[in-house]
Amino acid sequence: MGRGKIEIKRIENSNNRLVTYSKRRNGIIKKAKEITVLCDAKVSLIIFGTSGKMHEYCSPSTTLSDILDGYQKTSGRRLWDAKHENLSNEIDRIKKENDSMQVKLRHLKGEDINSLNHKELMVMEEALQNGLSSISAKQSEILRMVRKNDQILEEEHKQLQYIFHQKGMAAMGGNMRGIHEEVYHQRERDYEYQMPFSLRVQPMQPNLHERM
Amino acid sequence: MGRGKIEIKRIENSNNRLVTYSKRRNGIIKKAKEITVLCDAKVSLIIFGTSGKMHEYCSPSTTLSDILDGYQKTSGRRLWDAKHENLSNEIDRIKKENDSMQVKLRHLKGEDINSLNHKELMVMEEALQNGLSSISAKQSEILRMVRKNDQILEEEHKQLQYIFHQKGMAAMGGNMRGIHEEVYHQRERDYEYQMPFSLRVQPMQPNLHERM
DNA sequence: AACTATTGATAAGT
DNA sequence: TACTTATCAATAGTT
Repeated sequence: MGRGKIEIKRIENSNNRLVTYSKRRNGIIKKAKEITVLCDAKVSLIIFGTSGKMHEYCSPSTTLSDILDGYQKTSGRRLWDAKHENLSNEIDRIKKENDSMQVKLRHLKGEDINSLNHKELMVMEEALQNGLSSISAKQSEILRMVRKNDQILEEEHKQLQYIFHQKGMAAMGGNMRGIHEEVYHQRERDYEYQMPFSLRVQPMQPNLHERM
Repeated sequence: MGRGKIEIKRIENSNNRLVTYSKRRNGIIKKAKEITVLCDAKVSLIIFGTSGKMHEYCSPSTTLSDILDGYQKTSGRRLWDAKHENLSNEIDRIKKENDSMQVKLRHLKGEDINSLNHKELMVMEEALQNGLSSISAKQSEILRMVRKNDQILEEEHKQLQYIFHQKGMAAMGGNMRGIHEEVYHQRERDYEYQMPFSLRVQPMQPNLHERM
C-alpha cells in the first residue's frame, strides 16, 4: 500500500526502517483502537522497536493484568510461575552458599570444629596463621606511621614555638595563617626528601586519625 | 475501507460485529507480523473477542515473558504481584549478606585489609588468635585420643598374645569370636571407669581412623 | 513532516 | 463461512 508493493522482509536501510516502523506502529495502534470500539474487543498491544523504546495500547475497558490473567487461563501457559521458580532456585543456591560461608567463618573463629578431621584442621590452622601475620604486619605498619606522624608533629610544634619566640607574641593578633604556612613549607623542605610519600603528614594524610 | 466508510463506534448488529471482528483481527495480526519482519520490532498482541475467545501474536524473536519484563522495566508498572517483589528483595538481601561474609572471610585470611582501621584489626587479631587456640586445642585433643587408642590397642594385642599362649594354638581352629569377645569385655572392665566416654575405643569410636 | 500514487484492507453484498 | 468487489485506509517513496 504505497508507491509500489514491498516484500515483507527486513528493511535494510535503517532510516527507511525507522520511518516505516513509526508509520506502521501508529497504524497498528489505530487498528487496535478501532477493533476495540467497533467490536467490543479487549486488546493488549506492546511493541518494542530496535531502539528499545516501547509503545503500548490496552483497551480502556480493561487492564493489562486482566488480559494477562485471561491469557494464562485461556492458554494454560504460565507467565510468571516460571519466573518465580527461577527466583526461588536462585534463592536456594545463594542460601547454600551463605550457609557454607557461615560454617567457614565459624570454623575460622574456632567454633563447631568437632566435625573437622586432622587434615582440615591443619589447613585452617595455616590459613589462620597467614591471616594473623598479615594483620600483625598491617598493625606494625600503622604503628610506624603513627610514630612517624607524632615525631613530625612534635618537630613542627617545636618549630612553631621557636618562631613564636622569635617574632614575639605581637604576631598572634595578625596573620596566624601566614605563620602556619611558613612552618608548613619549612617542614616540607626539611622532610620531603627523606619520607616516602605515603607517610607524609597532613594534608597528605588527612584521615590518619580515622584509622585509629 | 469497504463499500462505504463507517463510523468508529460499536457495531450494533451482532452478526456484522462478529464478521468485522474476525476480519479486522486477522488484519491486525497480519500487520503485527509484518512490522516484526520489516522493522525488527518485538510485538505482543493479545485480543479477546466478546465470546471470550483469545487470539494472540508474539514476535518469534522473543517471548511474551520477555516482552512483559521489558514492559515493566520501561513503564515502571508492576504486573506480577508482591510475591515476586518479595523474592527479588530477599535475593538482594541475601546477596548483600553474602558479600559481607565474603569480605569478612577475606579479611580473616589477611586479604584486602588495607581498608581496615586499627580497632578493626585488633578485633580481627583477637578472633584469629581465639580460632587458632581452639584449633590447636582440638589438634592436641585428637593427638591425645590417638595416643590413647594406640596404647589401648597395644594393651589388647598383648592380652591377645597372652591368651593365645595360655589356650594354645588349638583354639585357633575353633571359636575366634569367643576369644575376641572375652578380651573385649576384659578390656572394657579394666578401662571403662578411667576413660571419659568420648575417648573410648571401638566400637564407641569406630571412625577415629577417619579423622586422621 | 507533508504529499500522493499505489497497494492493501475491508464493508457490504452474494 | 467464504468469496467478491467497490470503496476506503494505510503507507512507500518522494519532496
